Amino acid sequence: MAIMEPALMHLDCADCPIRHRAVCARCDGDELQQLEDIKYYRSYAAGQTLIWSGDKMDFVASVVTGIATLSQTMEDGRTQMVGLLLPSDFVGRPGRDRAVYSLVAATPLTMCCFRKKPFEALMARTPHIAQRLLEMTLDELDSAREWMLLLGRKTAREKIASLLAIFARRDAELMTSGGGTSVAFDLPLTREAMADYLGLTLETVSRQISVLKREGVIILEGKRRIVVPDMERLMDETGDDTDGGVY
Amino acid sequence: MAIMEPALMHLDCADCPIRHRAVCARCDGDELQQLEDIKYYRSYAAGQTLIWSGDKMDFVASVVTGIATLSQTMEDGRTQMVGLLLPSDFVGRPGRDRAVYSLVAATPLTMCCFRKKPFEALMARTPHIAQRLLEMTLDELDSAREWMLLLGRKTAREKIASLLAIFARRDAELMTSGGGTSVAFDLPLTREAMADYLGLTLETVSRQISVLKREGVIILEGKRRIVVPDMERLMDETGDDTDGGVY
DNA sequence: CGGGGGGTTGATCTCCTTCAATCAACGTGG
DNA sequence: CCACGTTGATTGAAGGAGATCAACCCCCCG
Repeated sequence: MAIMEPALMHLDCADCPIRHRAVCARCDGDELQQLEDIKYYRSYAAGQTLIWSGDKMDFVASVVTGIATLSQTMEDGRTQMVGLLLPSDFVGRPGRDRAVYSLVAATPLTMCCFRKKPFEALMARTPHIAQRLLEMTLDELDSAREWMLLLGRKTAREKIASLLAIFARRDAELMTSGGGTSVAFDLPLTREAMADYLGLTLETVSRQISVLKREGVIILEGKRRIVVPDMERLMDETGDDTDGGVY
Repeated sequence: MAIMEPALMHLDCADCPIRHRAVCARCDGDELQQLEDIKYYRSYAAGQTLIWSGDKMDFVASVVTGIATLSQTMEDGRTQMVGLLLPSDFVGRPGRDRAVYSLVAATPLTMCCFRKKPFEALMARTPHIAQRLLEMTLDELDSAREWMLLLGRKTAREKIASLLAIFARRDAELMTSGGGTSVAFDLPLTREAMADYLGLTLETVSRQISVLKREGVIILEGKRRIVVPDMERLMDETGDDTDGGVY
């Protein structure tokens, strides 16, 4: 794979697509300026490993565009993805200097990075940042716990449906179809990455996708494009409470 | 089961066993006094459900003594434990008014509670509390992710060994035995609760404990007391990196 | 044209679940 | 004091969901 030289670019925080959802969401003009002063962007090609577990890590960052994965590997090679990082998600842990997980770009990726020391200093005197980070971390914890239910108790079929539902909700392009609302999107992960996320083998992932296709729950256009003709039907397959959430 | 009337008691923060590890760890004398003013203790019997998923929750709390479990249940009854709360762990989420998980006392339990509104107000003007809560939440997130690896990729045998290792480390009474250091403790969970934590059935839990016993990795004294003659041997069975951590 | 990465599908195996019987410890009421 | 029910745990037998091993396809690219 050709290593892509991290691109240098600049973007005003005011024009940033994740301005209102990232760690900086609550910052006022002055605070934003201080972040602006210490930030820098980096871009990576799909498939690139940015950080290996155990690496020294001297920055923290926000995902601006693209998707990254966070995973853990056992000595014998078994790996489990422990986080899927979407735009506005935060990477790294203030107060820790080595990575515990490996970080891989699942798609072309751009991150807004801050060297750790200045960021920590800024955080210490800027409650808005710490507050927002706490909020985001609590949300992450909830997602991790939701994933624990999936990993521990859901069937392969339910796991696949749940993952597709996540992508469908976030990445959705709404289409008008006869009757219900349908949704289409591109899978940002390979079968293997999906398997690592779902605690399955890639063969099982492939098979279950085929089953859902055969039964008409989804339509495949090529290997990566998914059409969900009836979102409610897909939700039924996830095993989750149907009522609770709004969608 | 006899419902235990929550006991009323009082304890000076200065004498509190979790004083230096809970949310209040970083508070100075004045801040501590403000917490002292709004806190109250409650105690519960083993087995009692304190909160049902979906319940209104108008307090947050710290576990003082005992163990509580946090779990999620699907409509058809499959349940997954998503957190094991030990002394000093924090319960509840500031800024949310309904519980997302059910909270059950696994052993006799005492909690130090704060009504949510006053606590939130105090947190807003006391960075020491917010900072500590962020730190604790980040730790929780790491544990959740470690558990994702266990749920997604470990074998039943490794799962049991991992759980026993957790108890052995926290609850350990060191014993001198011929040669290596051995450890003994009481299991605070039923086989069913262990199964819910590990994503297994209770039968599998029982069988794997029997296997580990048969092979001499552990010794059972009654149903609940576990002796680990050789801690390193148990660690080998967890599937985790042997080097990394100190123990 | 050859090679490699990503994906699908088939055959077989195995680990864990499911269903069921049994047991020990304990409390309770006749 | 003992029969009875209950709760937590162990163990066995049978079945199945998903893993493993392997062949093959498609497509892109050098």
